[in-house]
Amino acid sequence: MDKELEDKATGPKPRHVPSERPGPVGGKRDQNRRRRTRELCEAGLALFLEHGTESVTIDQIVEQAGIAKGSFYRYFKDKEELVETLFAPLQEALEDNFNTCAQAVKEASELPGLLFAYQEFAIRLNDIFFENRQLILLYLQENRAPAHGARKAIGALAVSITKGANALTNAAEVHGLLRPFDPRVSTLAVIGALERILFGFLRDEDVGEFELLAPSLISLIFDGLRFGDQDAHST
Amino acid sequence: MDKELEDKATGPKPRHVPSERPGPVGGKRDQNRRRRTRELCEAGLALFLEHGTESVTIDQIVEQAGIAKGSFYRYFKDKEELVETLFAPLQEALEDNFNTCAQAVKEASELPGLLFAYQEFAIRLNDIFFENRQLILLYLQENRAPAHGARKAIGALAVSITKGANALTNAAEVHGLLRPFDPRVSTLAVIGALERILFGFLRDEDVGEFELLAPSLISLIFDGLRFGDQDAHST
Amino acid sequence: MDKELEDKATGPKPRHVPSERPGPVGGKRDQNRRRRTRELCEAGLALFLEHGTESVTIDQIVEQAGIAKGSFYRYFKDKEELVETLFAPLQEALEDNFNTCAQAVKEASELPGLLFAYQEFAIRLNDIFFENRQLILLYLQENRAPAHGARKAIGALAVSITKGANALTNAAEVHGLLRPFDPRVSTLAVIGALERILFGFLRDEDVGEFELLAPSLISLIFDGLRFGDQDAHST
Amino acid sequence: MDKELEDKATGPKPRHVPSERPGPVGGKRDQNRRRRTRELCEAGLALFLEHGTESVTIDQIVEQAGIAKGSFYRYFKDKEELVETLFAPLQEALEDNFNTCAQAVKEASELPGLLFAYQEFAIRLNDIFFENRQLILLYLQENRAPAHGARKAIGALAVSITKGANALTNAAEVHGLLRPFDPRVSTLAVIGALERILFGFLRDEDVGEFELLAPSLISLIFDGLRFGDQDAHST
DNA sequence: CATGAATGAGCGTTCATTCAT
DNA sequence: TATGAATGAACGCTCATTCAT
Repeated sequence: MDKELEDKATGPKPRHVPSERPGPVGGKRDQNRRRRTRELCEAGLALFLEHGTESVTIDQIVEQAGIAKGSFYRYFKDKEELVETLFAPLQEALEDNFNTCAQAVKEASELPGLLFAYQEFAIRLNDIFFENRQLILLYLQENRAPAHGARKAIGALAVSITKGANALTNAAEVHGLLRPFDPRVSTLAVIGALERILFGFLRDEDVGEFELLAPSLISLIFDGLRFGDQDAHST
Repeated sequence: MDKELEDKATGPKPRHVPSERPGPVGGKRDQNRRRRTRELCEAGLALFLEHGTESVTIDQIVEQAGIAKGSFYRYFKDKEELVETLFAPLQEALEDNFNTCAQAVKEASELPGLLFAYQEFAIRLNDIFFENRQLILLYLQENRAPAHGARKAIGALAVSITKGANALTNAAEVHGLLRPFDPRVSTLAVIGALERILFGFLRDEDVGEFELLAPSLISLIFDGLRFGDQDAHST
Repeated sequence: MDKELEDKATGPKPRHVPSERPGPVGGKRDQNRRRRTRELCEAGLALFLEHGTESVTIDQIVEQAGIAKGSFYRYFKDKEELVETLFAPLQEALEDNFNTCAQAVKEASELPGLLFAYQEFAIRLNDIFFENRQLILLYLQENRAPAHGARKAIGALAVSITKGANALTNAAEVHGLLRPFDPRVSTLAVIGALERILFGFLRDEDVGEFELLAPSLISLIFDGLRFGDQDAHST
Repeated sequence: MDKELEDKATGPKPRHVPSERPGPVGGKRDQNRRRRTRELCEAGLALFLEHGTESVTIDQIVEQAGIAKGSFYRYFKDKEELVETLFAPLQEALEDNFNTCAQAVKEASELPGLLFAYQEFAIRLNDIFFENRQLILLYLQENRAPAHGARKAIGALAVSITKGANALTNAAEVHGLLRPFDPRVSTLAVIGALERILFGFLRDEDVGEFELLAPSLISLIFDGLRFGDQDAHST
């Protein structure tokens, strides 16, 4: 997990701290600042996963991070901002991926181009997944709960994902790739199935060998959704 | 919702309260007891849905129920027990349905018998769904979060459902109904897709007309999972 | 001080507590409630006098009152409401007195009637002063400080007093009782002198014998300080 | 206000800082030191006036002054010392004026000399008032509150003023200038009236034209409010 | 020496739970 | 038995002060 957060923590800076800092970038102070931020993010993420965002207290976070209570508030206005900071890079990466794919799909005129676009999307999604396992687990744990307080950022991510997936489904529909189902329903079905399987995997439920997960899932989706006879598809 | 809870609340009695009460069953005191329990359950459910189980306080519940705070503890040991009481009848109904179906599947030797068993299962499931919409929404909101504290009963229900579904899938597999996927994966996929669509429906997301939901979903599942050519089935 | 607060504490009830209480008025619960409120008021007043309203913490108040911290909030929303509750009866008494006097002055057509009205006012003021010494001392200590937070009620009282005094001065002027000075200035001068002397008295500064205070002050106001032929005056 | 503080801030130096500083007096370092001290004093005074001394935090002061938090403690041990530094020059000026006047009164044997001494006193007082309006307003806001913590210096000034005024009144009494009132009472009356009017003026209450304030006040003090034949006096 | 990051005691407030009435 | 008052631990957050850079 250490590695998972290393970059993210330096991403969106808390806005209430003066942007002008003493000491050069990369200097001792800058290093300390980054380390503290990362430690708080790590501590927070671990605790959120174990107890749920709502239940975790600032006291627990700072204890886990090994810093003083007051220091938390130098880095984050409150728990909500910490969660925002945690999810911001993931949200951005996912939105990027959705946008890129939607663009490619829009521009593709032939089936091979379309499939290539989806394949690229899947590959990138796979990368994002592996780079953000803990975060995605947290998302899966909480994304349906009321998006109040500290869960605001999670709700935003859920909305973002639903939108992106709908855009993709619509694009696929335009190209006549789908069987005549309501695309809103098939989108939800795919998202639901995918999320549940990822959740099982991340929670160490027994889901078989991981290498088989992706092809199984893709086959399930395609053979369920794809229009026409179903022998031809190849992952 | 009123009706939804009427029976449930009288189901499993809190265990820390002497089961022997003064007054005859159905008498004035018994009636009062049932009414208050139901009011607390209703109030709790509504608040849990809006704010999440963790965030809701006993104060909020008793205020919503129009009951004194101290009285809460006469009926429930704590919030956890209230949630338990809420979910117990649903859990029982689902387990019943799973068991009945599994039994029927095990005893079925021919395809028609199998399909009949599944159909019965689906019909009963549909009933349960409509009789417990609020409760199921709460379940969907929270079932992946850490099952500590007040969420223990929700976690238990999740485990119960996964087990039941796995049993069913396994039974189907034994009968050679499924394409050669890891049944653990296809179970999760089906559960995930189903839950996500129900969630969307209960949350008033735009999922198209309800009448089309069930056939769409079944077709999606079957055409995705069912071995063989896919023209023959029609619900 | 005990007596000073006995009535006041039962005056304006905190508004956030349900007005319907169990138990009869005057019953044990009602007694307890009154006692607690009085204890908190006493403790608050004593501490405010010693340390200033802003500096006193809820912890100090509840410790002095000998009750649990959480109990404070059953009686008062915050420190500000406690101060409001403390000053409400005094404010009302003063406004009553001002209004009564202004009315009498307006209706008086002859000098004797006027003087009688002022005399009545002074007598009642004297009573109010003795019944509220601690409270008045607190008012004198803080009435010029910024009226934020807990001091809001004190600022309101100051405004109320200034208005009342101005009304009286204006009435006197209409009757041609005053030398041709700006009545706004003479009002302030009288208020300032009076307040400072009362403050000195309440703070146990050496201001001579109390019995001489009132006549001295009245003579000072009416005749001025200058030595000269002013034998005609009689209080 | 800028000018008002320019000199004062360089007055009494904080004692915990080595009085020997590197660099020559008036050199670059000395200049910086003086500038920062002045900026902190200005910021503090403005904030104290708006929020009250007790409520203002070091954070607010350094932010307003545009200085780092740590730097505050190089110039002042704490808020109390800042207030001391603010009031020291005013206190000194007032004491000087009182002493000078008392001395002159003591040495005067004739009425004209006495009146001249008082006149000199009044003129100097007027100057001090205009040179220290903000500071005097702060004094008037807080001088009756408990003189703990940051308010110690204000309390000291109040004591100093009372003493000086009493000395003056006593001197006047010795010369037989006053009507036979307790001089302690008349002193308080005069101080109270004066302070209240100045306070009204500085707070922009409606006190009429400023030019009329001083003569009105003097006349009020000397002649009282009573309507009558008191034409003989003229300041 | 200036800076602002770190510290932790302490504040106002909430809340689950107990208990007198 | 129903009530809501009492309790005090715990929470989120602030702030004076110290200290590394």
